[in-house]
Amino acid sequence: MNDPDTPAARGDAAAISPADAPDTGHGGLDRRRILDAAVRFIDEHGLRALTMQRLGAYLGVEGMALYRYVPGREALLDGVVETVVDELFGDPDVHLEAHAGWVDYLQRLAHGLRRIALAHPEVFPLVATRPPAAPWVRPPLRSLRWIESLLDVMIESGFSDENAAAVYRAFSSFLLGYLLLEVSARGVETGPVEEPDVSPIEDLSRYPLLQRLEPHLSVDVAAQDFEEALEALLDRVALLLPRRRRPARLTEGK
Amino acid sequence: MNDPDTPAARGDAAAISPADAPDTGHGGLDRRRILDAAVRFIDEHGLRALTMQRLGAYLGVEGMALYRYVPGREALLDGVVETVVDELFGDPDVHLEAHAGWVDYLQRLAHGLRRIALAHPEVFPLVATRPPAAPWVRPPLRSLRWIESLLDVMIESGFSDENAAAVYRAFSSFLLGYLLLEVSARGVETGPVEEPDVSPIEDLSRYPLLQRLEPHLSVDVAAQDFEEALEALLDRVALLLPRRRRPARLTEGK
DNA sequence: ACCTGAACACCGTTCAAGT
DNA sequence: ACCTGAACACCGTTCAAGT
Repeated sequence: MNDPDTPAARGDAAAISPADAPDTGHGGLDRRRILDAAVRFIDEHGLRALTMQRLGAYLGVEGMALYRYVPGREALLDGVVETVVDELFGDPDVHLEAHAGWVDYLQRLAHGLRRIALAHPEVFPLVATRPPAAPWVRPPLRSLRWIESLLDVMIESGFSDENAAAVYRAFSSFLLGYLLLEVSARGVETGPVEEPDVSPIEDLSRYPLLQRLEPHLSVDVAAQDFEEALEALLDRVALLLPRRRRPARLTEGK
Repeated sequence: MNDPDTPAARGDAAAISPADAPDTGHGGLDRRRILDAAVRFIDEHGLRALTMQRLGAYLGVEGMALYRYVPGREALLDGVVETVVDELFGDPDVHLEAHAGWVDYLQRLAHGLRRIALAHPEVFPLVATRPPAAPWVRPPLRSLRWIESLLDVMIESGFSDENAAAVYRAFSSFLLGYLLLEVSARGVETGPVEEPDVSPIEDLSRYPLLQRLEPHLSVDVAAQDFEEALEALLDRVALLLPRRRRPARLTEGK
């Protein structure tokens, strides 16, 4: 009934043929090529469907061939997370070195990460779920480059070491938490052809408010919510700065 | 090398024997008994180790026996999430019907959920990851009872339908996000005897600020951070109320 | 040098058979 | 009524063998 293999198993030969991956022509395997293919595969078929053998087939190869370039499935998933998070550094809208002030920087970073999360909704839960590269950093995010860059900007902007660390914590937990939830909400509509399976509608009668507020709860106000929550966070962050150095308005430039 | 089976496979006979589960004596299977055992099993061995056969062994039974009470592994995991989230309703510190005002209510709820998250760090990621029972609710949380209760209190306290829904969104996304990160940070120390495996220390030299701020980043200030972030959120929520009704006061509702 | 066949131990799940 | 044995299709992973 709730068969996890069904979506991938149905039209398998057609769905997984290498012809689906134009950029991934079979001109020799490669760690990069494998990781990129894995991201594409997850985007298209969902995380559950990712199997060494299926990813192999996706690349026109026999599956065990992957082990020559990747230590194993776990390492593959780590690589997938890294690949996706590192898209930030290729994003022209996120100039990590640009200095139009820390507010602008954090806003660009937040929006950049949101763009990535929405572009790879099936991958994003992995980001929050995988064990971190530097376990002693709390909360643990994947990209050390990302963290280093944020700390640099904050410190250059006059935050103390301690406050820079606090900003990192507040900012990253807000981002990861918020985006994870937004993405998991979208995942429902986006995901593979989920069978209705259970019919929760009937049990819903026990929750009258849930029913009455349905219109308000189901409206997709995520983008607006995001801006407001981000704004509120930046306001709180600004309070960590000596009064003289605080930006008069959050949208101040440079 | 990074063998996921190692921790469970090593002392398997000893680690998984039903003797470890005193409350789960073999007096006949049961959906409740299975779900409770699954939660305990995940707490002890981690989510990765949970297998139908191993859970069966944990219960002194042959694994396929579980299918008589649970439709499959997916449904089992849904039941696990439900079980854990429903602990809230058995928590004496969280009187879901008590009305010392909505501020008090949200604080109790937040602390209750945090207690649960810290008590079941290996289970909690499932809460954020599983598809929701009512997909149209954003963000999707598992316990409809929980949502209904929150909406009830907010509306009784004078929030409009629209604002009650907004509070639910802000509150739950904050909670889930924050706790997921806190828990995943703890998971690193708590988890099964993870081999050091990789040595990320060397690569860390490329990130001088990360190194310099290590003391500030690794300090476990999670509890304090939580209080502050919660306070800030409640302040924001209070602004949704007409000015006259803002001060939190003891109101008996119903 | 790079991929594959065959093999191993382990999955989830079904179902006829035992008790 | 409740559990188990055997079976099926599928995993991840290893390694000797092919090209």
